[in-house]
Amino acid sequence: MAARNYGQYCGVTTAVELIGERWALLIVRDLLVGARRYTDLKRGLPRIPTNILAARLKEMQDSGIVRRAPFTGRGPIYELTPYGRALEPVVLALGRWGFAAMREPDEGDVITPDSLTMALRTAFQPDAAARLPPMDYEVHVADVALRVRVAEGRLDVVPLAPALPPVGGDLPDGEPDLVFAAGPGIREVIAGSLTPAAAVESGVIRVLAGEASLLDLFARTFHIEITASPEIDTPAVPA
Amino acid sequence: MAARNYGQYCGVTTAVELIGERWALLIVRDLLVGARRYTDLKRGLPRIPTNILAARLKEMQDSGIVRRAPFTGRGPIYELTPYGRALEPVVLALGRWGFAAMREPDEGDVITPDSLTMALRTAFQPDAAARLPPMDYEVHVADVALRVRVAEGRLDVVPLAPALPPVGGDLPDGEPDLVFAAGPGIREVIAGSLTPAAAVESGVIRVLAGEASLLDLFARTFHIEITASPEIDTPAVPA
DNA sequence: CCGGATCCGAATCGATACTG
DNA sequence: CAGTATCGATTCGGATCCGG
Repeated sequence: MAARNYGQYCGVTTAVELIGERWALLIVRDLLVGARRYTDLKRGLPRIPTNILAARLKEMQDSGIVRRAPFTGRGPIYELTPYGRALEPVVLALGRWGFAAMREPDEGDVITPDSLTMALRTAFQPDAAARLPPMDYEVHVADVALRVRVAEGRLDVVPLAPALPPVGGDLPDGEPDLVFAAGPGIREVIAGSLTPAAAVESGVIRVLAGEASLLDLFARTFHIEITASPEIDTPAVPA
Repeated sequence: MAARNYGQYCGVTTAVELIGERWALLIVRDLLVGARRYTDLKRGLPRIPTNILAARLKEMQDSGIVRRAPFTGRGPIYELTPYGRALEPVVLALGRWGFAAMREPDEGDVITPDSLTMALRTAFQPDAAARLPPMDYEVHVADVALRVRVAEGRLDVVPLAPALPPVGGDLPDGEPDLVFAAGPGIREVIAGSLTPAAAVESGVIRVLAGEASLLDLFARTFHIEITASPEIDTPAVPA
């Protein structure tokens, strides 16, 4: 079955042979947040056919990217191997690049706790966070709610409510400094083309608890600079 | 045709929808080296079906990743848009990750000037290069020959012989400081698990002109640290 | 309910042939 | 040179089924 290779001796080619097939990198994206069971992955990727999920998990185990967690209780739990975790720079780079192409969501598009967690990681600015006071946010986007703790240049995200309790980090104690709900327009705040004040004004962000001025800290901590995007570029020469 | 999306509102998903199909990132890899004509791309990707190449180029033009170069002489020339060039971090991250999974080449695997150029870029260490004296290498791998100039933290690669003359940079004048030919084992030199001296000893590298000791500079300038790889990782728990 | 395996029509890919 | 056209081989998507 592995005859589906590109016939080149090259790192990029090797990489694309290992994780270039449909759904593979999205499974990795979710596993970068934490170990997951088959059903968790399925719920996080609602449109994946069940046979494809099974096939990808098997291929990635054969490739040394994914493994079944040792010390599993009842039923298998999938986690990334160290080599699988080394895909994090790839996924973050892809997320930043894709961010510039995002428009309004299509009808039926979903936001999942894992995808939003990774989105926050792609936008996270450790240097800025290290210079700012520690903060504890509660972020609501669509029907996903996350507890987002930023301290000393480190980012910790924990899902709230309808998700499974996280393996590693528990819920932080105490009340968050700021609770807010945001629509898709928050991407313009992340991009810096909309100030937090303007976002509140226009209803893109609703502050549910805490000082709205703290949104400035959020915007400095989570930022993606858009240096190029589709549409901006000059048109081609016709044939 | 665009109904082939993943149904998520997420940057990673958006990115994979744009450049996740077969061959797309390899076309981008080659275009990152320079603008190319249809036949150049085909020669650089010998196994790509011609209809797929045409389809990918069309899709990527619609997505604002590729365009036909303005001011074209005779026949179209494809180049990356600024947004397409913004894929460079993605391709470099993929190349570094894939590097750790490379083994001996399969029979029939080819090395192309563009793939080797990008491989050098993935391994390039600007900081180390900035601290070392400027160097001018001529590198032969398989039947590809490149002129590789490193100066002040910058890297310039120009193909020799059977490739088309580059658009931007011309051949540097004068003789290279070091000319050498390497086999696939050079990846262990890049990884740091084989010293240049041992590589010369074992025949992995043959010095054709210049001081063999200059290979140490090469190895410090082009390096990929392998922190994880398949096989190293602990085996999974059986079902 | 969890963790898949099986089956089948639809879409894509690969190889080759052909054309302006 | 720069692609289209065609067609068999794979893969994907959607649904169902099954053992624990």
